[in-house]
Amino acid sequence: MIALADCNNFYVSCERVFRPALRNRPVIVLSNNDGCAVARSNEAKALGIPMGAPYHQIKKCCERNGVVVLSSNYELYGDMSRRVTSVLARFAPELEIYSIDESFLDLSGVESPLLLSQRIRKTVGRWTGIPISIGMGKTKTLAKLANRLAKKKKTGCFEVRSGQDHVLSSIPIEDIWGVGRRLSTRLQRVGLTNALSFSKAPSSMIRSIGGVTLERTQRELSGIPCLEMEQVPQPRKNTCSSRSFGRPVESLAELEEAVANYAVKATRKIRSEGSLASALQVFIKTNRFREDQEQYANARTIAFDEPTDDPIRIIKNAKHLLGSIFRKGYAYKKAGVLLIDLIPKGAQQGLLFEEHGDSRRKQFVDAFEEVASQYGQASAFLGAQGVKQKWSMRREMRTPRYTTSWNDLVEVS
DNA sequence: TCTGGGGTCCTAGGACCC
DNA sequence: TCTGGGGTCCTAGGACCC
Repeated sequence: MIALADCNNFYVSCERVFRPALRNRPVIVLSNNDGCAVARSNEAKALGIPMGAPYHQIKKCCERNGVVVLSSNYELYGDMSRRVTSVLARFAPELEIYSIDESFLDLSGVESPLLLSQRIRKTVGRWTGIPISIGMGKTKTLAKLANRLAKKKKTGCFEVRSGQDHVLSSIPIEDIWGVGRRLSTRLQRVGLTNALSFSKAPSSMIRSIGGVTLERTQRELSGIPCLEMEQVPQPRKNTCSSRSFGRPVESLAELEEAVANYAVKATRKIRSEGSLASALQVFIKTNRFREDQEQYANARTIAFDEPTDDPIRIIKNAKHLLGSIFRKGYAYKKAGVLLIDLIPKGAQQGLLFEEHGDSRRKQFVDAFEEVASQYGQASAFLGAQGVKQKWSMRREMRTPRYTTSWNDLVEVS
């Protein structure tokens, strides 16, 4: 038996823990750059605000209905996520953290999963303040499906058992985990409109529409496990740091600054995981929504002769790549840096003829990174990262970092 | 004016090899 | 008229996820 524990309206729920006045009110949390609504309270959903709605399109509606609008505060959400997970792990040591707000729990051998899940839910709520729902089934895909139904139950828990055809037939095809917009259209065209008809369809047909991936989803719906629990997180293969700009950027100098910052950020990510990057990609693009402007997007990749985590080297190469794809006369909206084919430090192959990088440079870089990690990003940065950063993103309605910043601690008087 | 960011896996097709 | 067969590797693009 597999259970999926999913936090309800996670980002909104995190904000509500520290501002109880937000309870029972419509609240939304915006994506980076205050771009789209990425989390909505039930009250906001009831107003018809769709997931991912661009804020500028729903602003009026929010004002009319007194919706509380917040910028995203990922430090807070990340920390709350760790708290929730640590409570879950007490009940089910075999746990896979699937995303910031979801974990799969292995409940095989548990006598009464439904009772246990209700206890888990109560404890998480009491200890962290975050409401969760728990769905259970024989496979991950069924647990996921059960979770949708759990959200509608008062108890917040639901188990789907084999042979419950009426349950499957109540799930629209597009709500199945692994069936997105494209596939659901194609499946509907051949008359498969809900989870039941999908699961009963000939597998050859499913395979021709969506390949082996979709066939696996189909088997999972019939209770045949195809997706294993991954308790040990697999090391990342790539990492990306990118942002849309707060305003259009035209000059190469400003793009260079931004790219240098993304390069440093991406490098810190892989250093913290003990990885080295084999290759580097830089991309830039104009605003695809502006039909009145000429569009340009490009990306270029370079392979390192030796895998590296040296920010100076990565910045230098990133700037070079940027220079080779930059075209004058465009208003750029977004840029990013990818570190590709990450390998664990120590597993890399040395160069045949060259000496390893010089040790003074390595000492400098290590010291630099140490200072930045101890005293904050602002305490040590490279000239290339710029000082003013006029291109940086908007985040005008961010709440305090209650649990991760001493300055933002809640005061009780 | 304003439209997120960070991932994964699979497949088809081309380059290249013997 | 007539131009092999069987592999691997890499990349770009498409699909999905939260």
